[in-house]
Amino acid sequence: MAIVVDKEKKRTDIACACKEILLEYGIKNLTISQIAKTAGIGKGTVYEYFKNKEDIVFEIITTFITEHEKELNNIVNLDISTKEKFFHFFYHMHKANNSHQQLNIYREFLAISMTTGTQEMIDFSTACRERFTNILHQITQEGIDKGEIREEAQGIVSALITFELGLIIEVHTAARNPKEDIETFLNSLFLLLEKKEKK
Amino acid sequence: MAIVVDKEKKRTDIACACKEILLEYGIKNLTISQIAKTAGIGKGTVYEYFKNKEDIVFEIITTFITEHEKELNNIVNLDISTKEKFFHFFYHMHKANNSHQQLNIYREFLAISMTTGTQEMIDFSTACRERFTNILHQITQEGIDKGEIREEAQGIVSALITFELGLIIEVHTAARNPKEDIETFLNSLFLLLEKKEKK
Amino acid sequence: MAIVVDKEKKRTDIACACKEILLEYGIKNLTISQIAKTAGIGKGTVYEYFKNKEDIVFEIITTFITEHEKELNNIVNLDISTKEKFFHFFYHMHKANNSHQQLNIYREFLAISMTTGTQEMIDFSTACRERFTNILHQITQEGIDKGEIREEAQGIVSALITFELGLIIEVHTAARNPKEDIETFLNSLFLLLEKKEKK
Amino acid sequence: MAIVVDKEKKRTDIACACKEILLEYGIKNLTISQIAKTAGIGKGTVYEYFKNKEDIVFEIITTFITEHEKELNNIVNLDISTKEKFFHFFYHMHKANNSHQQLNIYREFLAISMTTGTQEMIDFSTACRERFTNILHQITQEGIDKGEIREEAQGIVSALITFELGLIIEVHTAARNPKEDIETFLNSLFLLLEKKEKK
DNA sequence: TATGAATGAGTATTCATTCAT
DNA sequence: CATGAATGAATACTCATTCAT
Repeated sequence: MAIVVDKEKKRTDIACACKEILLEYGIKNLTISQIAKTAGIGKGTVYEYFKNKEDIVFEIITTFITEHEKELNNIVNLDISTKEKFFHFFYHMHKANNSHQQLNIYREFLAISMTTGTQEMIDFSTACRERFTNILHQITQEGIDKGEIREEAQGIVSALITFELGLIIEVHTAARNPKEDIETFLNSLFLLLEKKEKK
Repeated sequence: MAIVVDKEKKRTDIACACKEILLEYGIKNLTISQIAKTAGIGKGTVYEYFKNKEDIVFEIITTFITEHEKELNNIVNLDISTKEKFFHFFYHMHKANNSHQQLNIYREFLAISMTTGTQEMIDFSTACRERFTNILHQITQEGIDKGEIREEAQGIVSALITFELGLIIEVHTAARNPKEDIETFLNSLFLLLEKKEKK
Repeated sequence: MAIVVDKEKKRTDIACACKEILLEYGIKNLTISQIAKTAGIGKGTVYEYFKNKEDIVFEIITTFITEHEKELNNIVNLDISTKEKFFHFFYHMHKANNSHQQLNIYREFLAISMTTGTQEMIDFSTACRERFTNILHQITQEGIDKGEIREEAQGIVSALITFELGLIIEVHTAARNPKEDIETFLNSLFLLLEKKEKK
Repeated sequence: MAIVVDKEKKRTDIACACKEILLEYGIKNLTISQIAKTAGIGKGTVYEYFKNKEDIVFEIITTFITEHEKELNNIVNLDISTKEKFFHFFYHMHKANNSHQQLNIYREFLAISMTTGTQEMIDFSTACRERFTNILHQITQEGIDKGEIREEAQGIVSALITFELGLIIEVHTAARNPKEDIETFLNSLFLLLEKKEKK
């Protein structure tokens, strides 16, 4: 009988094997030849598991984002104030670990989406955005329920996600300091959001 | 010195002549050949007045942004409420006139900045950002002075500019509706910002 | 021996199953994967019954040509004049039914033969040519025997087959109208061939 | 001032320089790199003078055909019988000199026209066909005028061109012997065409 | 007998920039 | 001052065929 291969597993295997070279070379400078060689397979085999180069990059970026999402989800349940959760939420992407490289890839992905982006890429981004927004909605709702922040906060959650994206861009294009910007913004925002305990 | 002035004028002339084809073709699809032909000069001559293709695109985008800035500046002096000024400020870029095409070019410019951006592009973006931020600061300060909004507003102005940039991206990459997002955001924000009259 | 028969039957079964997709996709755009899927077997299995892709296409084209040959043979026994038989003979391939699609495949087959043709393809074409020539010889001989056309006609039969092939090409490469060309040619030819009844 | 180049001359120069490698490698196996190297120019330069690879091949094939046409035109004025002119006309293409290689290229060109041919190729073939047909029409008309052949000959001239094309194909695809086929055909044909001197 | 996973060669084309005139 | 001819690097993807099971 024929060899049985778990297609889904092999997809993941190939993608995992190529995580590092993607981070090293970036989307545009990563070639199919490199991918094949790194994964220890033939070029043709790559196309047995991925529709095209974009498809591979998607798969890898998805793992990055999924990982990031998981970590953001952990914030929800931390035993800290809502304000601190917000700080964690926005700081997280700009931590000084390897997520820095991942951010570069994501930025490149965005740049491609902005110019030659396909519907598929838009759907992908839309879905990601929604998941992140949901997490922030949770954190916010909890803060409201606990009486830490005002109800109006929910109305600006979506804009905060937009702000986060803008910051990812401006860190690169306008030399912004992300931690500083986040701090200034959140501090001012929480002056408005926090319920003044009447005295 | 006359020669210097002439040189500067010719730069402007060439840039002006190419505004429309830039809007039509976009940065990447606009070739030096087209530029030279449109400006009625030789390809080599282009390089007498501009360092490279990027340099020409800069010159043109600068006129767009300068124009946009002027219009934003007009908002400052309008006889409307601060809240309305904010709405004008953010709506302006998403109006359905030709600024739509200009926005596409700007988006493309951003995408380039995000990947292969030079220090020059960063300086350019940083300067632009500052000018826009200043306008919003003015509007905000006036609102504060008039007692319409709370003082804390100044602390979020920079973040609002970041939000605006993020929105420009997300309109394309996550199919956001800019007017809707702006409205939701500003309405909620002003609930927080507006001074509650007497109590 | 039973196995051999089965093998031959399966060849035919596979070929038959793929007739339509060959007509739909053409030789070059038809893949072994499609063939295997259409025939309901594995890719490797295809090679149990056929030497290579070419071999399958042969098998299918053979059925087309056999069918065409049968229909041409019917012309021989029709109760019409020799001239009319000639018209039928040459018109037949250019009728507006599905033989049009078959002609496209045959044209593609010719194009392959013309460039990367193997000895096998040459033998195949030679044999086909001979069979068609024979039919035309029959029609011609009968015409001679009946006193309708001159004896010299036999000497040009082979050239007529060559003409027919040339026409198949030119319909595509020089935008010829086959019916028109056939009519002009045959009418003139029969002016030369037909025996003038004594006066 | 800028270098002035006779674009048309350079086109011809490049084409001429590549005649031999085209004959050697064939259309499909000839690469732009080879063309550039052979012509002693850069790959990019090739595209300054030719739209694409097809365009170069056209240019070269055109010289072959033009040359062939010239030689056919010489036949018209030879002091030989009409029948002999016909023999020369059809033999010419199958002479044992380098025209054999040229015929291979033409055959490959036809094969391409038959499958992935563009309108441009069709126009090209149509024009060539017309020119050859005209020559044969001249020869024929002269024969008629001289009383050597019957008037009906004009009606089959176009078909003779088609026959010639068919023969070019069959020489390769059905192992025909061109001289033999031409001889058999023309001898029989002239039995029909030649005016019987009244007795 | 049947399968299907793995393979890998091979090529046209664009365009910003330079520099000889 | 102006020109425009010349350049050349760089990369995705297909599919017939094989052979281990």
